Amino acid sequence: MSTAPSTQARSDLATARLRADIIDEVLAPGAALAEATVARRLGVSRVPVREALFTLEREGLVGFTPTGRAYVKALDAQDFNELYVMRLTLEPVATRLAANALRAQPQALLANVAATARAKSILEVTRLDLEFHHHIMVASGNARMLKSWLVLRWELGLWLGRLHRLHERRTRSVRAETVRAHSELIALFRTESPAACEGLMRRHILGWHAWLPKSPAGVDAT
Amino acid sequence: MSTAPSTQARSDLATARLRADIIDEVLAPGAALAEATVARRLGVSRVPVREALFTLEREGLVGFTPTGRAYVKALDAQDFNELYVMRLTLEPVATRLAANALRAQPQALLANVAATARAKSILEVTRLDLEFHHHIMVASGNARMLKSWLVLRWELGLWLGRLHRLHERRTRSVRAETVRAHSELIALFRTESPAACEGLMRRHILGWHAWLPKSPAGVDAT
DNA sequence: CCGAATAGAATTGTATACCGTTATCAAACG
DNA sequence: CGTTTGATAACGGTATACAATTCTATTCGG
Repeated sequence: MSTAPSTQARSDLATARLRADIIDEVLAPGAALAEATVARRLGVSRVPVREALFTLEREGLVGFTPTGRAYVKALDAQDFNELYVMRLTLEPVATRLAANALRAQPQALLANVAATARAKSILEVTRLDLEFHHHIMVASGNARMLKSWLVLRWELGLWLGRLHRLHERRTRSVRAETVRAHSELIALFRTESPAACEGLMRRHILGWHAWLPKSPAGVDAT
Repeated sequence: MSTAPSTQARSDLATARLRADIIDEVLAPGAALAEATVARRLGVSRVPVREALFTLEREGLVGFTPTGRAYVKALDAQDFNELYVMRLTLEPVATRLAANALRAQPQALLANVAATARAKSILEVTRLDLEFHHHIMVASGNARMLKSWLVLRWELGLWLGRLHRLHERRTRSVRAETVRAHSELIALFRTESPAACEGLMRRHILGWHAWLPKSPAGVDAT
């Protein structure tokens, strides 16, 4: 446990490093990801790299050409739109399912909001924001819903990172709004019905419309 | 192209064969899936088998122990419940998104219903039923929604196969009800608003409640 | 000068080999 | 008789090797 036996996870290492490089846009959108090249860069063999590429494809960060060449997927406004349709579809339902559990055990959410209030950078606000929503998906108790969320999570992180970087100057107001909205949700968990929580989550997600490149089609209230 | 190009797909072959064996319950739930054993059985090396196991895990048909041992996942009533919560979450929205496209191009759906009306076995009805819903997810135009659906599809196939096998005797009535409900949806696509289509799909899915092992929690109308 | 054919390089798919870990079973011990 | 322990077999993770395909750039013909 001390010197990292290095067993049990060259594959996860490759996945994590590649994912980080894509999200931070160290690897440009569209860049080719030849297995051998990536393997050399990470100091592992092609096998863990292959596994990482498959995982990242499932997460939407990597694409494959019809002939099996991997590349960094380029995300445009249309992709962002799709992501938000999925958020609006999944998260309100998950919130309803999670409401009772979160009323009983709100500690994780409270700690998250406290940390958000102390966040120093907009990057950290983004990370904690996604973590907050992640907690709710976990608390929904539906393993398949959680799986669907995990597929969206990193793409969303990439996009939110981009958008928020455009608003570095407004760290204080973005942070304040995030804390306010999340606190409001927690308060509602403690006092209201699951259906009300579902509605508030829907409005919370819709509340970020202003940040969208353009207002997405198919994202109207039901 | 005569002597079996054999290229481009030992991996897909392994995935398809394993998936079929699991859905048909040739491989019993809980059975261990040691890579070497499966590889010998399919006449390929461990590499394509590994890939297949990962794919099937994503599809929910295979599970992994914390130490990396693969096994055929056993699905119980709780899993079926989760699947239906996901269907009720995703499909109505997808139906709304697909409504306009399907009004313009209903041919695939019409052909499917015609085929269903001619179906000889309840197994075939099940297959065509899933195909019908698959068409709608494709027509939604949301690649991420389609991806989520694909994750559910085979698990759902396994479950519906099980349930319907219990009702072999009622092939005619099951088929008639399927044809009726799907025809109703198609008719609504042609004449009504996307929101109405969304509502009808929700009721259509809820309509199968009677088949459930037990009425699921969290599946109430919103 | 531009497009098609072609040879060579790069890349993927698959197989095999090796090592460390994990599981299994039986014997020893309480 | 039940529990622990230790040897051994089985297995997964990774590396390397090879075969088949795809890409690329250069040359040849129009």
